[in-house]
Amino acid sequence: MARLDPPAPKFKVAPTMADVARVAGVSAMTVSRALREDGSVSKATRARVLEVIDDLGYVPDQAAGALSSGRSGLVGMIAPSFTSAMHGQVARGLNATLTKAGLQLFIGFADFQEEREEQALEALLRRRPEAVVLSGGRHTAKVTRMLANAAVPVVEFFCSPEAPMQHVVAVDLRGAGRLAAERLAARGRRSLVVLGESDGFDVATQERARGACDEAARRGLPEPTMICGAGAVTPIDFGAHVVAEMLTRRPDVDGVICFNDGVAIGVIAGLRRLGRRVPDDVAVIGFGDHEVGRHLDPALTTIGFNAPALGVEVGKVLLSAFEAVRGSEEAKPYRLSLGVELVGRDSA
Amino acid sequence: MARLDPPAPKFKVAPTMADVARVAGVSAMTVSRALREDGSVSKATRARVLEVIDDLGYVPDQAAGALSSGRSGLVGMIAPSFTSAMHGQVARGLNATLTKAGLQLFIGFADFQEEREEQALEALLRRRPEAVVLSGGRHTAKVTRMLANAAVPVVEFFCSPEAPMQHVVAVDLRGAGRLAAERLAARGRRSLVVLGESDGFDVATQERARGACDEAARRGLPEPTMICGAGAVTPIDFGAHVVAEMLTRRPDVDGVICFNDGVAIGVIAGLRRLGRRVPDDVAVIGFGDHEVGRHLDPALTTIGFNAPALGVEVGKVLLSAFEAVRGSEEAKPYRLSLGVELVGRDSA
DNA sequence: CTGAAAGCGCTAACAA
DNA sequence: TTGTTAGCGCTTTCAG
Repeated sequence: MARLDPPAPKFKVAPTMADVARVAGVSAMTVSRALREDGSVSKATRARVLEVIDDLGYVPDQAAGALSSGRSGLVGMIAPSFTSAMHGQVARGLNATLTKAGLQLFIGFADFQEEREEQALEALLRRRPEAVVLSGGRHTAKVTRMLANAAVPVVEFFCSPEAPMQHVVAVDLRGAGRLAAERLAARGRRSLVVLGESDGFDVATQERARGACDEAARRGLPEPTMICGAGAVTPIDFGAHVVAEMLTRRPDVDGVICFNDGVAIGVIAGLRRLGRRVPDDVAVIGFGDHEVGRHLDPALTTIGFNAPALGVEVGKVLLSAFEAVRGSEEAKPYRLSLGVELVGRDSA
Repeated sequence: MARLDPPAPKFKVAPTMADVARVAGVSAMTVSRALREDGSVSKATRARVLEVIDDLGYVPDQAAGALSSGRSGLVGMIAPSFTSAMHGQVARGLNATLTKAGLQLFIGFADFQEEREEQALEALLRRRPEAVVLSGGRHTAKVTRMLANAAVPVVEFFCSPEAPMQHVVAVDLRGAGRLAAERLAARGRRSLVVLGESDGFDVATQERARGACDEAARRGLPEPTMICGAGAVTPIDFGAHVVAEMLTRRPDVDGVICFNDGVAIGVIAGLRRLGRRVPDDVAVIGFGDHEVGRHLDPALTTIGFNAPALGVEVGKVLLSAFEAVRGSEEAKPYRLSLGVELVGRDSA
């Protein structure tokens, strides 16, 4: 006689697709199909299934679905911090695009440290994202290797990568440096400083410094000084504290090109404390066109670019990369550099 | 004769645990154990397995692990936006705590809309988070129901919930309102306005308004006016644009208590444009103690609280809730209200 | 349009 | 200390 061990009545366990199927009097497969709104299920059946789903409060388990289908529905993004306004904007644009395609953005945070970037990436990769998005610039060999092994579309954004992995949606940071120097020169400034923030990830600063140097050279100005600080807590904090060093290394400084608007805010505050007037004694230019800049006194001159649009663009690149894979075409590396514009206000 | 269909040589497919096992000459289970550093595997075996893992570039598939173990390793958080400084801070503190426990934070964004909050939550729940963290305050019935069905620990933070679901780590917003009103009263202000931002989620403003009203009443001041605006793009933007309405509804206003520092920045800029001096004509108080406030001119008076500590606290609540579940104790609802402090600067 | 069988990659539970 | 078996909840594939 067959043993009949009725399964222990599990308490408060989420209903599964099989539960829905049983109650609706169909097979699990039909439930699965009903959820996908293909039209491969009769209207009546589908309606009944959806009703049961609602009754039971059934929520599909996407981990199981992912395991079975090989599609996690996830796109991984590595961001340097939780509080970067720019990355927030980019993520917003990207998320909007992905959501339409039924994909979710899964963000890992690198805390501006290479080691943490590796950890965050590995954690991400364990979730089998269908694509990975991260800042361009410099990456460790391990990061590059992990990404290559993952065999998914990769988009590097913002900084131009030294060695692009696949797709790139950059911002014309060299142009930004040029524009900034141009503005300062036009205002009669001759002794320029370019302020970076960290030194590890700081391809962004180097690009801008190069642009600024080009422009300075073109105009016969002395070579701008680049100052990078590692390990500052926040951009504002860095800006506030780097002022002293800046005045030591370049006592005659009359124009500062900052890593971002946060640094610029800190610098302006620091200069004010030391009795220097902005822009009369020292002109300051930010980067990122954060909305707060418009409301400061003096209002911040900055270099802007469309961060949400960058995110949307990254999303589009991914979607077309998926298309390419599906059609098994060669996915051509996509290269784009987004333009920047000077937002001229009072600080420079 | 048995058919021998050798499996098609899959190209560029991520190695599985079975692959690692085969190469290392052990069973999959041993690989699984080696990965957990329990010590339930001999040193030699473990070393060999780890070496193979490294060689092959093996990354475990956590979706499969989750399916099997019933533990997703995920904690879901609903944030209102990608760019809220406060939520970023909280997430940072929370993430730090969770990471130590081997859990990952998975953030969904609600865009300050109830409908989007429901969608974000459902998307989160499909990933079977082991706990959910979200702002307190008002939630739709659907959100409450989904969370109840999910049968996982839930922590509401920041706002005090109207009807707490489980655990609460709130901030003393009523006290914040009181402190702000007190400061303004001490500076001789009598005609106060409390500025909210949205009206849907705006339990936060109401709490602060109540605190401000209490304090005003206690001092015999006229009742403060509460103004909420829905659908503003950003806090700064809201602040800048609400000034006109504020001056219409309360022409004699001489003290403003703002929803957050962003609103305060906008208000100050808006007032300045209209020729009102801050703080001489109108004093302005923010909330959140964003670091930029210290560097503004006038420096911003604000109400601060320790946002990262809030996140850490939420993390601790979760970890002890997990403990309780494991020991199958009754997890007692945890209730905490974090204190706030006045950061007195020049704007009020 | 619907269903049955098989299996995704991993881990719990038990056995050796 | 290690291996075997079974199965997590879903989707693919094939059959009807």
